Amino acid sequence: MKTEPESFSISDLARSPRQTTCWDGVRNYQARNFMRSMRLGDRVLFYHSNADPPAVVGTATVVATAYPDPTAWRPGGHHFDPKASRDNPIWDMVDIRLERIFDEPLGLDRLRGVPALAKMELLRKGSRLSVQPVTPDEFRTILQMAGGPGKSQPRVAKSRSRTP
DNA sequence: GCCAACGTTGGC
DNA sequence: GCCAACGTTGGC
Repeated sequence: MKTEPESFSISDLARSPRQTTCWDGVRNYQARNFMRSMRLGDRVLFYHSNADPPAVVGTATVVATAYPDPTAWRPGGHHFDPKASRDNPIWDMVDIRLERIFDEPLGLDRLRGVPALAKMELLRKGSRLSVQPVTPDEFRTILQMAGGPGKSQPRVAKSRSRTP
């Protein structure tokens, strides 16, 4: 999911109540449909566009599936769409909660050098979709590049605690 | 249904 | 600020 940090950054998400936000303002049918396909617990790459540098800066998880975006029928609002109404919302949003802020943002230039990400939608020339799919392999690759928590889970069986 | 004009996105 | 790559609009 893309956002311009000047309008809403991952720091803003970190400061939000319960580190959760609704993803309002999406006004593109393809992006909307991708949000509609999201399920609870789906993980999200959080991307800063129009930033210096443009970068994947962390991850989030879906905590509410798609529901109507009320900013669409709020006259005068920045995201107003005259075709939308309560009865015909047209536009949806999901809620996401912050999972992690990467120690180092993963800039586009770095991502472009990674063979495993060669087909990633984000890196396609002219890719403008603000909500776009990421394959499990791509997601894992990004997490590995980000290092830190989750980088290498110890491959050891969990020991069952015997006392509550 | 075509397509030109226009608006937006977003890297550079 | 430039401009490529879109998506949308509306006349025909």
